[in-house]
Amino acid sequence: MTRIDDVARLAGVSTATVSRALRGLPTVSAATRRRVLAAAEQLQYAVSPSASRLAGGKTGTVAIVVPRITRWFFGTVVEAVEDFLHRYGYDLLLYNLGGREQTRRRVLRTANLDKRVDAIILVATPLRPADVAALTRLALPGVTISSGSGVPGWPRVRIDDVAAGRAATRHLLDLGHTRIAHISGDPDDELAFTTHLDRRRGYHEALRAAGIRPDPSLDVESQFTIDGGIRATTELLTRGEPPTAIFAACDEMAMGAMSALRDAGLRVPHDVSVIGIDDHDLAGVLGLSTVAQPAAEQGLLAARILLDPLGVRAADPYPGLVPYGADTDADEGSPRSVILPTRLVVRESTAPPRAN
Amino acid sequence: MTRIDDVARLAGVSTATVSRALRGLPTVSAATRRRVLAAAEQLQYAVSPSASRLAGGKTGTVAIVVPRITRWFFGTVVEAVEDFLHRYGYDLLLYNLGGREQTRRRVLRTANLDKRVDAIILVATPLRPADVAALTRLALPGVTISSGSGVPGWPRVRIDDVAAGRAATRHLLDLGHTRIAHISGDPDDELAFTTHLDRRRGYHEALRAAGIRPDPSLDVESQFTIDGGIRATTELLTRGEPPTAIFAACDEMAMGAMSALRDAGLRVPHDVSVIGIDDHDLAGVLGLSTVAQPAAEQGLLAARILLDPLGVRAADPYPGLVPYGADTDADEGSPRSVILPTRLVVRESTAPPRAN
DNA sequence: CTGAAAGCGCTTACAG
DNA sequence: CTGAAAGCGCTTACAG
Repeated sequence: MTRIDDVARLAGVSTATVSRALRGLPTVSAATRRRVLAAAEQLQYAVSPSASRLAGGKTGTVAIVVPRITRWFFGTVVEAVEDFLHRYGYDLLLYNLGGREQTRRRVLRTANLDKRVDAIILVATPLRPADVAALTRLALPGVTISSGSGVPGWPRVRIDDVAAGRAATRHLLDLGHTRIAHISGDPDDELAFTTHLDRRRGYHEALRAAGIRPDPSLDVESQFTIDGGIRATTELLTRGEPPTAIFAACDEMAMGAMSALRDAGLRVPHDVSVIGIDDHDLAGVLGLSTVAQPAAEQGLLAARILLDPLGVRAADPYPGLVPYGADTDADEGSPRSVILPTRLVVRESTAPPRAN
Repeated sequence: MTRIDDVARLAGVSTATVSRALRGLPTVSAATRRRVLAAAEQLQYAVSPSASRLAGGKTGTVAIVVPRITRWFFGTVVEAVEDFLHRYGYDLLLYNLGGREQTRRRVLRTANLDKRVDAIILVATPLRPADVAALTRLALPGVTISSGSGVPGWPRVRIDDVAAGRAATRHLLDLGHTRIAHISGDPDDELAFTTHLDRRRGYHEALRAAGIRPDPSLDVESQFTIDGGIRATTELLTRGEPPTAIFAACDEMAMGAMSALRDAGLRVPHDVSVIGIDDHDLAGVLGLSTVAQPAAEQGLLAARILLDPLGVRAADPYPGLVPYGADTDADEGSPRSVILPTRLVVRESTAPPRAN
């Protein structure tokens, strides 16, 4: 294994100079830099991250924690973050909670992240007070994406879930529906986090604004997954007269609902309209109406916000990559928290209720 | 920041003993171990990975390289690998190529991985000779999943893509179809790798075995994505009389095909049958017939195979997690290469051709 | 602009 | 079973 002193010897300089030249520090003459780079190239030299980190006090690594990488939203966020961070030379450590409380605790609470990363991105991760305390104790920069309770001092990137729930419900109301069901996360579902509470609130608000009292029998709790949508819808259909429309808290649940409705012999949207939230990759294929949220943009924005306290040089070498017009969420008291806009996308799964 | 000598002082032992006790080495008395653990607990001590790695010569980190984490197969593989490796205390460094040749080269060829990880998992990553040479030079253990060209000495985990293509095509033939189209990856599509070549070969073999000469006008190249499926199918429909069935090289393409057919006013399976390969999460919802491949199992198996050369203690503390009965691919000359079985799953998207 | 030297926080022979 | 000491391969003041 070639080390820094091999390069130093070949280039005829000290290891300190090699270190400086290789990292592009300005205090190296052009001629010296050239010689060092040539020597490093010739020897196929790669700096040892461990040694560099120990000496330099930085890990060059960011941790990202997601509930389930296989869900559309989280996969899309991770992809965007990975792309951005690698451009700036950061490594991405992936933690996939997989709905296991034990894993969540191990990742957040133990000394796991300590000394291992320079910063943390938490995506829709439930945080108990003890977790927040542990994260605060780490004293690292961090960002949360679509997380309910934040970490003091950490910016937050998210959408307005209440508004999204309202928009979805209002779309159904505008079509003339009055028996509108809602399927969403249950309290035990770690993946749902608090997102489902906000979306449900939007549902209730929209109904009440239309003079409709929410009917508990039309409100079913389940998991934020395809299967969760299937189960919730099946349950809904056993409760008596079916609703004329279903608002699912995420597209995956909406897809499950479409599947369950079809299996029950009901047509979408002829018998029942369905709308979700997300704008999943496959929403178009399924003709699913939805309230679109910008997933990749949330990841990109979070990554960019994170790089700032890490003292990353270039301000934004990829202008245009990050969406403009993001509102600063001043209420939070956090630096540069951001709420990104959502957008109603009407496809074939919603229509006026059948006249009967 | 508390360091190892803080713990040593509090426990009244040397740092060497703290190091041994914390890592569970057997050469520490029970009483001493207890005192060390208590001291570490009390001080909230976390070992510095950088220092530990530099001194110990191991990074405790595995790199996984995937074309696109957002595609079903890759997301599922990463989730399984992450779970398995974290159980054994390894960190997972994620590299998402995103179809960028430049990124692929940066990750594989430069000194990127050198000294940074203990082992590498390559998922469906195209390897040019220079890449193979670079990987070989690293002299690290590795595994490839569903990759065409392997790395000498690295085990391979995959399915038999030719057989999968054959099975899908034969299913359509068995239903009575003779005008069977195929949509698959094109040579420029990094994501498709060589997988599409094998699946196409299976298609050709099955046709020929049935006495049908492959019709080039029914064979369309596109991307391994939903959009790719849409484009390929649209192209197919412009070429004259539509086929009575389409075999798509992956479920995402098949879903795109279903969407394009619907947009063209054709019904599935009444007018055109569609089958894919994968058994995507949403295949059930869409009623898509497919040749199922075990994605999580390929990830798990690859992770387990990888841990062996890393000298991980426990053989398999999670028996049953990894599928048995995997055939050893002796031809390869690689240690413990494995081919996992696929399975035809018939749903509603395939039916006999319409009588006309 | 460059170098000598200390130091980052561990682990590992080696000795006992 | 335990400790003293060297060493892992860099980076960073400090001095010039």
